[in-house]
Amino acid sequence: MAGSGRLTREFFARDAIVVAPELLNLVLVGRGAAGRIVEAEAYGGELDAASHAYRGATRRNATMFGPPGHLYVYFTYGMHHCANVVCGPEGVARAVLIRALAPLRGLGAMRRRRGGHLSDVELCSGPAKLCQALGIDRADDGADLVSGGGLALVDDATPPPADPRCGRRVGLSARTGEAAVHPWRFAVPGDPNVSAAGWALE
DNA sequence: GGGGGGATTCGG
DNA sequence: CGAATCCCCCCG
Repeated sequence: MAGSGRLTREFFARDAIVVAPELLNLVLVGRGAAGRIVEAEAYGGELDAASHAYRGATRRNATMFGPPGHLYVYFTYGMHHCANVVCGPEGVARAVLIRALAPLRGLGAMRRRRGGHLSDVELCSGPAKLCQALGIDRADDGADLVSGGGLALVDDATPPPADPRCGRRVGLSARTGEAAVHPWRFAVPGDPNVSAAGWALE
């Protein structure tokens, strides 16, 4: 294994489809809490009808076109935030959506931000849930995960699974056409924070 | 300047 | 299964 600590900018500068399975088991730290990434999806920019960057740069997706290793946060359905790790070289819009975390530390803070009396698995088992649990919103769009202060992505020497679960991405509308069939969703096999549904490859 | 849709979640 | 409920994008 390659030691522990912060990751390099070069780690994120590769294509999202390469980085996505390697994000599994890395730890997202911040806001008095931490969670291990157990589910992630790659998005392929202008080549991918399901990507926010499919039709080029806009104010909303600008962070995806910036340098790798930053966080692209977007607001959706009028009430939810989702967080992506920007990949690829600067100017190339690639990203990996973080879909689930295994809570590691600060479960009290997570539970307070999520509200209600939730089980551990209910805290971060979804892309909008984990943002709420860590207090991530649009103000965090562009945050630097490599050298920033508030949020960081670190390697705690837990390697990614040798046999990650792979399947279709979640929640894509029929309009995205064949982009929906790509097996660009990855997860840690057997982790209870990963939803069981939607893994069909055909 | 207006309307439709969205990488979701939760409750009925 | 529909509501919640905002931002962005496209079209006129």
